[in-house]
Amino acid sequence: MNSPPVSELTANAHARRDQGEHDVFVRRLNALYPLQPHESKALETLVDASYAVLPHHDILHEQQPSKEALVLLEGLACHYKVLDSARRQMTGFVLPGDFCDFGFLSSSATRQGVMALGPTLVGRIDLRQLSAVGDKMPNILLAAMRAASVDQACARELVISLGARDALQRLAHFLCEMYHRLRIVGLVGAGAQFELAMTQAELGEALGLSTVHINRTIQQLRKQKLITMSQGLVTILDAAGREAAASFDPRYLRPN
Amino acid sequence: MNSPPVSELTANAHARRDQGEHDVFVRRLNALYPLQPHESKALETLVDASYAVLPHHDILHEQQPSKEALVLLEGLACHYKVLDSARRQMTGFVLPGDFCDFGFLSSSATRQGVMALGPTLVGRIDLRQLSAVGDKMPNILLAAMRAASVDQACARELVISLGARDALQRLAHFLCEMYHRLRIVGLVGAGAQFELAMTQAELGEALGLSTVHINRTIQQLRKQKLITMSQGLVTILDAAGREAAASFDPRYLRPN
DNA sequence: CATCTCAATTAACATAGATTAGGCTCGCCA
DNA sequence: TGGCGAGCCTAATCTATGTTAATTGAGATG
Repeated sequence: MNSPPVSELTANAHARRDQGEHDVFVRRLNALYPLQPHESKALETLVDASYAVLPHHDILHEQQPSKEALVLLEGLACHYKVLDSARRQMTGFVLPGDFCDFGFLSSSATRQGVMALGPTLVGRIDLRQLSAVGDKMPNILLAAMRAASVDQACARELVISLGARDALQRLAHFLCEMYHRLRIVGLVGAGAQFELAMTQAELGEALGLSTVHINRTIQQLRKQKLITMSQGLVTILDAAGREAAASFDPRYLRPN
Repeated sequence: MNSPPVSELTANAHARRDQGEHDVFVRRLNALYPLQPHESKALETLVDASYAVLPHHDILHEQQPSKEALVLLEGLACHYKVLDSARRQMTGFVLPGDFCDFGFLSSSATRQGVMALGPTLVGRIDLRQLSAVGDKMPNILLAAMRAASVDQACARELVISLGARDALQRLAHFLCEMYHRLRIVGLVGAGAQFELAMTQAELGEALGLSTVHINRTIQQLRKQKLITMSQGLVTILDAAGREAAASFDPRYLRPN
């Protein structure tokens, strides 16, 4: 995660897949704040280039000031901080359609690194263009601020998990959040199945638990017939049951 | 914390103490983004009323949409969420000069409650006035966004504490943060002493530890001659040592 | 002055989760 | 083809922290 992002730059990748990856960004902001067709249109042209970042490589480095806004178009990424030695803690997740970091809103530096977990595709937005468009269409800025607000709510919810929930509740809550967030951008398949490009060790770094205990906890969820989970594919078997186990209330994902 | 804020409304409290409480808000935003004298002036007139909130009463209720921006002028408050039964987790702290909540930036509802810990004084800012002033002086909005960014950084830092630090590090880190944040607004006295209106039980709710263990941990810090702590007065005896114990890096409190 | 309550403190005991260590499976590559 | 590393799984032990409960002191209140 220290090496520079290995990237295949693809300027103006629109042509290749128009209804594809860029769309997820528009869908996401639309869910946060309903946009007019012309606003959606303007949004799409904002992403002026995209590039791939390989698993375990940084999308943004610690303390790096943002010269541009980055959007995740595909894959999964996380905010993280390295502590003394080999200890690492993840502090948030970036899903397709999300901004990688909100430093651009206040022209302040990124405080933490953002790392790709699986293979990802990142979109680039020029800040000058963004503010130009934002001046004409304030709803777009409003949607971005709401995205930041949801991000903040997720961070606080993670605090609650780590501070007050036991391992089973933490994991269940985490899966609930992923499920709901992915559903918003249409990435949950039939049978309530979704991809989660994380190893058990990485789940441990996210939830403040050891790998061994993550494993035990997954077994427990399996035994209770709440989920299926293997090679990065998660299936929700009993949504109601799982949300109850985590006392999950999805409202924090929906501003206003 | 369920009852309405018991308040003594004091419209236009300026006269009584001009260089006093309102100043802390101006000082705070100035530290986040250097403001011109006329901008600072404008800021002061924004706070159009202030009222006291008693300890353990809500300043903002859960899920309440913000019709105004609230600023803490005196005292200490926290974001919190009540879980099943008697479990409660604090997710952030509001110090003098801080906005109580950033929902107003994205016109989205407050997701969590904000509660006074000690006796507090809260200032009110009309949103219409704020956006009017913000249009003329974008630096003020920028400073507010930076405040939001620091707030976010604090939340992530709390995630790190709860996920990856043991009791001693958590407490030391927390005290480091309080010390630095209070110093920014000039609330650390001679001899590195400051007020902290929290019981040990409340510290536990903040740091995800039991009251008993908080007590044990305080003893430990005392034994190591790092702090003094009694009846809400904390003294830092060995800042370097304490920051080392917590591996505290104050950069996250300083955007850009 | 007696009493009450709340916060701090301490001790004894209980447990969730960490740590260490090992084995198993599978895909990759030499 | 065979070895190697990554990820998953399991068992045994250890420890940080939780729980319960009881003691003390200080401030408020009658």
